[in-house]
Amino acid sequence: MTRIRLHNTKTRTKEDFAPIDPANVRMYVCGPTVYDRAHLGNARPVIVFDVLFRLLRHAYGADHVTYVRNFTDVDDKINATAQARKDAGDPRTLEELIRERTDETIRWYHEDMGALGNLTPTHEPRATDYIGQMIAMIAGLIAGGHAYEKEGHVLFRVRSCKDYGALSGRSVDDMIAGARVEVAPFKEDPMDFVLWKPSPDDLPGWESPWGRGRPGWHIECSAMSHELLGDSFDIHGGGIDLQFPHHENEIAQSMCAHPEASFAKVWMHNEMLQVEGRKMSKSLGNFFTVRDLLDQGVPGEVIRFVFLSTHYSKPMDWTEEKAKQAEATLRKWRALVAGHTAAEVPARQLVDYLGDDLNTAGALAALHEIARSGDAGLLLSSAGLLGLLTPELGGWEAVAESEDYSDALSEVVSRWVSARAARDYVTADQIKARMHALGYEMKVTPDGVKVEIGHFALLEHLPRSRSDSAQVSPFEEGQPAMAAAQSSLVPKLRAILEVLK
RNA sequence: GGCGGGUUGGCGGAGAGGUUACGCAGCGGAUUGCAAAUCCGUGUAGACCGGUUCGAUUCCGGUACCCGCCUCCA
Repeated sequence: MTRIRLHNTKTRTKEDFAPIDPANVRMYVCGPTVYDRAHLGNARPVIVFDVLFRLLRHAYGADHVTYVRNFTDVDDKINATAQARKDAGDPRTLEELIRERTDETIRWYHEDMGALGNLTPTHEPRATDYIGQMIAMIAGLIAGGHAYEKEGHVLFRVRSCKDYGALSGRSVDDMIAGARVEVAPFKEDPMDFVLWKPSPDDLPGWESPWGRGRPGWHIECSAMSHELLGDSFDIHGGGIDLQFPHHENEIAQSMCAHPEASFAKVWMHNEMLQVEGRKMSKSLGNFFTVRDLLDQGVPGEVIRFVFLSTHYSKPMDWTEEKAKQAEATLRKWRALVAGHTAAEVPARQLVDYLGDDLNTAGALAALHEIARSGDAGLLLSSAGLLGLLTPELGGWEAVAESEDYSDALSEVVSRWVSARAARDYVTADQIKARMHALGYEMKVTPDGVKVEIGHFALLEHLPRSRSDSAQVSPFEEGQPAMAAAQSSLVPKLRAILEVLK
């Protein structure tokens, strides 16, 4: 049996993981609000919990793990986008436009997360499909004295939950002292939070015992996890920024609604993402989406590798340097496993690393050692547990070769070959150095001369926009960005030939 | 103000109270016209100050600095 230990935010200790029901291990992870493309930070919990999902499937069997990740499709920003389309003259109803916006965002999310090698969860519930369950849960909370109705709002009575604040290590009194809470006249206590609020006629709303309205943010996860996973389940995950108030409120709602149950046993939180040492934000100008990166030609597998190289409980810094190293490593590994089939099982050492609170950095070190030993089959089966070296994520590692695209390149190469043949090493080395400066590597192999240029080197030659960000398009053979980068290299190659004359 | 995370060799990044993390880069060697690739070898680093200990980078306390959350932003 695979031993799994996980750090539980609730107890602040690393605990042996023992599922409530080994025949059905259950995990809930907070998913995205579907108003726009997922940014790079959104990918972190997805990758972290995808690895946990894979590990649990390995340990308990693929058919014995249920993974739920929700889509929040009730949100002001979604409404705003839909309203903007309506204002622009779209004749459809607001409801239709909202549905269109959330549908397209979900489709993008699936594309982008799939490109990073993530499995699709067992269930991906949308909040709007569970309004009935939310209303029922809210009604139960009112009946139990844990919530109250005021001016069309239903509020959760924080004081009715004696453990409120236990997850995040806060007390209600301390938080009120901090006085950063919204003061609303209809609240009994400043910390009370909204379960249901009225909705104006021109915005989405649902009929309820408290009038037409919509649910508060937190109740959806309580209602959907209960519906799909039951009163008590094994793991609840999400970003550390959700620890308070979202998860604290989820616990309060669920525990008060189902006091006989234990809700989530283990709480796991991933730390946040940074970019080049700084918080990713629009104001700093370092904000980008997963799609931006993919379109610039950074392979999804490279992105995944970089994420896995830092333990989930630490802030992860995305840097271009890391991406380059990851690309080089993966290129090497992919060359090693090409044509081999995976071994039956992953390496024990790698499973042990993952079982130790998802030590993915340690797991990558194990892969390095397996690679050095030359055991391609074991490397494949082991990397597969991390979602790496899979067929779906492959293909990017193919390198462009001379005859593929440019006469100028072929000419430079033939000059190099003839200089070498003539033992004119001064000229040969000069050509090589100039080519190297452009990002090309020329190599003598048993099969003849090979010319290679990596994605990042090619990226350097992309036409730049005014913001100095690379223009986007997939970096594949025959794709516009590839062609643009290559054609911008041609004059530079001609310049080399010019010098040689 | 409250709560939480971090600080490891040139860079990235783990584990372990005392024995090589690992990767990249660097250096030395093999091979190569030179390279590339590959292979072999090579690095007493642990923010600062105390304490516990035979021994701490690893445990405890404090200081400094960085970061996150407390505002439906993962």
